[in-house]
Amino acid sequence: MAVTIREVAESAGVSTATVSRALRGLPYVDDATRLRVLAAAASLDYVVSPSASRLASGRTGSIAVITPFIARWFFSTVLSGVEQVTHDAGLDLLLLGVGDPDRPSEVPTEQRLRQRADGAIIVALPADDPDVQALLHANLPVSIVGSLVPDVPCVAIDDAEAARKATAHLLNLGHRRIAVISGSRSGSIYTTQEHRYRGYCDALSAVGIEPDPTLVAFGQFTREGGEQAMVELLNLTHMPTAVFCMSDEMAFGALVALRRRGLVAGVDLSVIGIDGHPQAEVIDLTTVEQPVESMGRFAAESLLAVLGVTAPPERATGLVPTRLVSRGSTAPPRDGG
Amino acid sequence: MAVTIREVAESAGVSTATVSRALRGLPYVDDATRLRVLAAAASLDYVVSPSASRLASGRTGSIAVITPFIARWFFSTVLSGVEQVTHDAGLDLLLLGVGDPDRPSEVPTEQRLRQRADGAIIVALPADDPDVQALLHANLPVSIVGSLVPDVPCVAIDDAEAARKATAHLLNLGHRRIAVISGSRSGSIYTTQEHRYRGYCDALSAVGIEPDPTLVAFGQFTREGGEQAMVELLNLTHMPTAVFCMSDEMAFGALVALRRRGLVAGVDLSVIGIDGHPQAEVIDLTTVEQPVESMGRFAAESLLAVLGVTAPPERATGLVPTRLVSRGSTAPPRDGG
DNA sequence: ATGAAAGCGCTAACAC
DNA sequence: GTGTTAGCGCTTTCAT
Repeated sequence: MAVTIREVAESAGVSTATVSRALRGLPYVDDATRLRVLAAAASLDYVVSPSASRLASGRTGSIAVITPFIARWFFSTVLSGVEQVTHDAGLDLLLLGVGDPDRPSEVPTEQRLRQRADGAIIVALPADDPDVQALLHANLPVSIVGSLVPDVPCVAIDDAEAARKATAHLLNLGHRRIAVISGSRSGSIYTTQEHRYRGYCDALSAVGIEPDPTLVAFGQFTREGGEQAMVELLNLTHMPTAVFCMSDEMAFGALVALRRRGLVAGVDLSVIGIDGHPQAEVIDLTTVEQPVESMGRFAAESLLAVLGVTAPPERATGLVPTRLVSRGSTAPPRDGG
Repeated sequence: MAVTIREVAESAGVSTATVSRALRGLPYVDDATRLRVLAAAASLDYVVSPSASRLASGRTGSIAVITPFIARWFFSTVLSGVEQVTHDAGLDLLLLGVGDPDRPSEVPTEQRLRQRADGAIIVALPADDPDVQALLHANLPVSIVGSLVPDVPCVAIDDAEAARKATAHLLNLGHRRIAVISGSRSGSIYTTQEHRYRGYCDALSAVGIEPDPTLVAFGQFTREGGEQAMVELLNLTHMPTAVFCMSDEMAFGALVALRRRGLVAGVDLSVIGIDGHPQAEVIDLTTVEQPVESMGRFAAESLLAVLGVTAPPERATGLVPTRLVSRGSTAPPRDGG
């Protein structure tokens, strides 16, 4: 089988305890001894058995990422950021999918999670879901991406502000009839869409416009959903001149709907998104960018700090800035609004 | 701390051995006993300690995914497919990034890998890299996505055929001067680009066209790279009328370059990709689709079959079909070529 | 069908 | 500084 610590100990002429100390860089080991141990371990291709180490120490040396989606851009980009940090810290990364996201009760229990990870990063899971709540209140270090929860390390954008920024951009261009494509109609478990809706309303109110409920459509945060939502908006008797989409992916769908209708974004109708998806540049979509990958890194660093593995990240707060990137999909309304 | 098997045993009035058997569904346990054990475990919220179980049994109950990129569409989509399968099988999924992909020697060693997973899925790692070779020859079940390696479970498309299909599509439209945007100039460690280049040449040869080396550009399989490569092609004295891009992401870049130049894809110049990236539909890009998510699922199923966890997947072979999807970015040449 | 007991390979007191 | 020793919580023979 595999080389064990005993063989290294024998080869180096010391006890297993000393090998353990030497290999982990603990103090109270003579430099000469440490060198001998290191050499022996290297020459034997020794690798500690994580199972044994975990069992004995109680620490797993791994952290879990819990997320409802893996393939979507936002999530995989966060994941990538997290992975960079855990990789550098020498920790294992466990990926825990959560089955169907709208029935997120495949969220692992505290017990199950604690058995396999020292901490967890929760990506865009509804903070008010009972199972998620259970995890948050559990005595397990957790870091959250995508929403702000009191007393828990978090990283997120100011959703209301981002939405305000997007809406204000359209208002500044002269639009007055501005629709919004939100997530799901049924007061979703996710708070993101509520905050963004508030920002949208705030921006309108600030210039004396009453939000019009007929101008709200729902796109489930998917491309297909965005497309369908846009179709509904285009079928309105009194069409909007601009559409604020709560995500770039939905905006992409909206652009498809537009094209199918023979309309041109930025000419016939303005479209803006939120995310900073790489494809936004390709398709010339105006959007409010959020620094997704570094949000993943930040979440991981915060978690490692709580675990005492590394120093806390430089940036103190988890509220990260967004940036409006104006492109061809937004322009003044065709005929004065 | 956590509830242990002993407490379950006491609560159920049996030995720990019986609890272990009952919980794992092993034979030779009285039905009544099993029920009692199950009830006791449930009421105590008992969860087996994977570390202990792994240490004692030698099996880790997890599988690793080794990949150079996490955030890119192809990789995260494969990962998503893999996760569905491991999740359903109750296995843990370990995500192992490989640092810088062109210096892929952060590939884990056999020892390290074997200590933490029962098997691995290697996604688009160069099969001829020495470290990858070491893994393949190691006595550890492995499944490969993205290339075909003899005697190893694999899933991939026929790269040459996909490229032939793409190129033939352009030829059929009447194009004769067809450029190609490949990956990297320096005979890359990845074989994908070589196979696709061969397919491209084959298709040309089949209609009596000699491949022209000046019509080959390199885009590193990234959007930015594709954009730059297209710029080079546009600067040619004798411009191509169509461009075959070895990936959709590079094609996206090519489309951006075109737009910046004031040219319209499908009118001034035709562009085709390979992948079936969701954004291809959004941007109206003709492409050769590959079933990426199900490739991930297939790879995972094959691996689990080798591990004896589940039955082998239905589809016998790992060579999956591709499909040409014709969209607006390809059309007959402007003026008869 | 069930139990007793010996590890799996490591870590962490504690002793020296 | 280093060694001894007792577990960590399971699984797995081997008895019974």
